Amino acid sequence: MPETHRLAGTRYGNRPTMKDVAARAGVGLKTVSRVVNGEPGVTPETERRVQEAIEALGFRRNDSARVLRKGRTASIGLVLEDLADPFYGPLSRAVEEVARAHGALLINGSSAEDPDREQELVLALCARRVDGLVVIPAGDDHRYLEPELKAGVATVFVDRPAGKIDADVVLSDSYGGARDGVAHLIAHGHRRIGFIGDMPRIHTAAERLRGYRAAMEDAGIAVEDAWMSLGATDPLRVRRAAEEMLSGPSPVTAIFAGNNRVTVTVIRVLAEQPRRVAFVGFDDIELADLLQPGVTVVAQDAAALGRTAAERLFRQLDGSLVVPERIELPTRLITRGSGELPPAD
Amino acid sequence: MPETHRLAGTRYGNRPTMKDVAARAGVGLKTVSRVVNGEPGVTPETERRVQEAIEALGFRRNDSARVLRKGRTASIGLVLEDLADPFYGPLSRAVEEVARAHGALLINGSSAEDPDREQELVLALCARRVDGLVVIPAGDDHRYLEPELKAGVATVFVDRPAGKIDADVVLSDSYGGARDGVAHLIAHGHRRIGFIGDMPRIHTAAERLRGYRAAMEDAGIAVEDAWMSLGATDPLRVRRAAEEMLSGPSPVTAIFAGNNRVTVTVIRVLAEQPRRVAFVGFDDIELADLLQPGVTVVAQDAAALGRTAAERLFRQLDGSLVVPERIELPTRLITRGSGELPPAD
DNA sequence: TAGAGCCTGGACAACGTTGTCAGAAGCGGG
DNA sequence: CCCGCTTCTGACAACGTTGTCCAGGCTCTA
Repeated sequence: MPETHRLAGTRYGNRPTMKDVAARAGVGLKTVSRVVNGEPGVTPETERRVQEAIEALGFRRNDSARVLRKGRTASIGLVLEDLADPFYGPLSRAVEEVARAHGALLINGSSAEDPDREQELVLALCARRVDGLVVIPAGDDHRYLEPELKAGVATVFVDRPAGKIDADVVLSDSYGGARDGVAHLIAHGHRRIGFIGDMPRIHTAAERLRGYRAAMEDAGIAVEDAWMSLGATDPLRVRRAAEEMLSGPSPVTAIFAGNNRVTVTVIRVLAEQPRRVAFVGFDDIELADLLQPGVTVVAQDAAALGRTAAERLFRQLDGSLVVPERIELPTRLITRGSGELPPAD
Repeated sequence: MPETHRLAGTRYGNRPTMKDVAARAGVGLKTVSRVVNGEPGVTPETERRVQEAIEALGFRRNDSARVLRKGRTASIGLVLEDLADPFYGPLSRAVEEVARAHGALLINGSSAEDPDREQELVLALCARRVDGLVVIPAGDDHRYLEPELKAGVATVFVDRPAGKIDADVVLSDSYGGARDGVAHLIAHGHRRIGFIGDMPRIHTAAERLRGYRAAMEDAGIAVEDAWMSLGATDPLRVRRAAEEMLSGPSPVTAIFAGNNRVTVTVIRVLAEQPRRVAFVGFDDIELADLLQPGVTVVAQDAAALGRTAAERLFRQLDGSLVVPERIELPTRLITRGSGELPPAD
C-alpha cells in the first residue's frame, strides 16, 4: 500500500528509501544503490526498472546516511562578517564557484563581528562535518579549532589572520595599501590628514592604521590624536568623527577612510562641506567614478581573496598542501579625483 | 591506546565518537549522549567526568548521524541568482537571521540564472534533507519539486513565482512599481520614454515591462519598438541599447531601467551625454543620492523580502500554514532629481 | 527491616546508506 | 555434458547517534 506513505500522518512525511525503491522494482537494496551511484554491473533492463521505481516514488538519496557511511560531506563552510556587506558578496561568490568546481556545496553564516558567534558557527559547521572551512575571523583566538585541524578539516583564514594557531591565511596588503593611499595624499601637498577606521582589534583595521602612521612618519609629519578616529563603525559615529576633525583647531585637509562603510559615510559628509576636502578610501565602491569628484580608492580584489582561499582549501584536501602559509595579495590605488585635490586652507 | 587515533594515518583522521568518550570517562554510551544534549538524569560528578573526556579528546558530535536518527537537519537552503549581486546580499542576510533565530543553518548557492543549475542545486539541498527551501527561481517549471513538497519540505519562492506548482511566493510589486516610475516621468512631461530590462522570461522583467506599457497606455502614448530593449544584461549590450535609443530618429528624453545592474550602466551612459536625460531605475543603489543629479528609483526592500519569506518558511514548518499564498510587498518611489528633469529636446 | 518508588546508567535497536563478499546465472570450450 | 569463467545480484555489517526499555542502587516510609 503505497498510500500509507501519505497517510502515515507524521507531519514530516516519510520519504521513500532505497529499500522502498528496491521492493517496488523487485530487486535488492544494493542494486538500487548501484544505479543511484552509477556504479557498473547492472543490466540495462534492471536499471530501467529501478529508474522507473525511483521516478514513481520520487526517491532522493539521503545524503546524511551517505555522509555517515563515507566520511566526506562534499560541503565547505564559509564564516564571514556580514553577507550583506558589498565587500563579501563577491568574495562569497568566488568561494562558491571554486566549491562548485569541486562538487561541493557551500554553507555560510555571518558572525556579525562577534567572536562568540564566530565560534558557535564554526563549531556548528564542524558538527555537520564540513570538509573544509573558510573563515573571516571575528575573534583573535582560534585554539578551539585545534581538534578540527588535527582531525583533518581543511581550514583557510581570509582577510585577517588566525589567532594563536598555525593556519593558512590569505590577506590583502592592508598596511601597504593604506601607506600608499596616505602617501598619495601627502604627495598632493596634504599634511593634516585624518584617519577614520574600525576598531584596532580587527587586524585589517590595525594594519591600515599602521600604514597611515608609516606614511605620515616617512613624510616627517607628527600625527595629532584629533586626526584619528578608531572604532567608529556606525554611520552616526563616523559622521561625528569626520565633522570633528574638519572643524577642530587644526582641521584636516584630507581624510583617509579605513573601509568601504566608512567611505560612504565620509563621502556624504564631505559633500556637505563648503570647501573641498581630499579623500582616499580603502576598498572600491560602486559608482565611485561617477561622483563629483570621482572617489580615489585603494582597491582590493575581494573575489581574488575568496578564490585564492578556496583553491588553497581544496589543495589541502587533495593532500598536496601541508605547511600553512601566509599569502598577501596586493592592492591597487585607483585615482579618480578626490585624492588628487590640493589642500584648501 | 588512544594514540592509535593519531597514528591511524588515514589522511582524514578518525574523529573521536561518543563511544570513545564513554570509554575514557568510564560510563555508558547513552550517558555521554545525555550530557552532550543536556538531558536530565546525570549526576554532576558523572557529567564532570564526561565533560572532561569530551574536552580531552576534542569530541564534536557528528550531526550526520544525529540527522539520520532524528529526521530534521535544522538547516535551510537558499538558492538565488548571484550572491555577488548587491540586491541579494541583504536578502540573504535577512534569511540567515531568521534561520538563526530558529536555530537553523543556511546553505546557499547561486543558480547564475540557469534553470538546470537551479534544479541541480535544489535537489542537492533536498538530498541533504534541508528542512526548508527559499528559492529565487531561475526556471519556470518546478514540478520536479513535487515529491519534496509531498514529503513536507517547506518551500517558499521569492522575487519570482514558482512555475507549474502551487507554492508560497513572496514578491515585490514589480508591475505597480514600474508603472508608477514611468508615470512619474510622464508627469514630468516626458512622452518618449525608453525601457531597458532583462529577458521577459524572467517574471520580474516581464512584470516591469508590463508596468511600463500600462503607464504609457494610460497616458495615451504609443510605444515605439526602438524604445524598448529586452534581455540586455551585460554592460556592453545595455550601453549599446541606451545609446541607440538616445540617438535614433525619435530619441527618448527619459529612460526607465528594469533593474540595478541596468541602472548603473545607464547612469554611466547618461553621464556622458551632452544633454540631460531623465532617468528612473528599478531597485535602489548605494550612493544614489550623491550623484549629480541624484538618482530617482523605485526601491524594493530586499531584506523585507527575505525576512518575510523565511518567516513564512518557518511557519510552514510549525505546521501553522497550510495553504500556499502569494504575498506582494509594495515598492517605494524615491525622488532624488534624475526622474524630475524636464524633457530636453 | 522490608517494600515501594525514584534516580541513574547502560544494552540494544534503528535511522538509510555503502563496502564486502559470496552466491546465482549465463556462457563458451573441452 | 560438465567445468570454469564472467557477469550480475543480494545478504549483511558498519557508520555514530538517539529512543526505548530495563536493571541496579539508593532513599524514604511504614
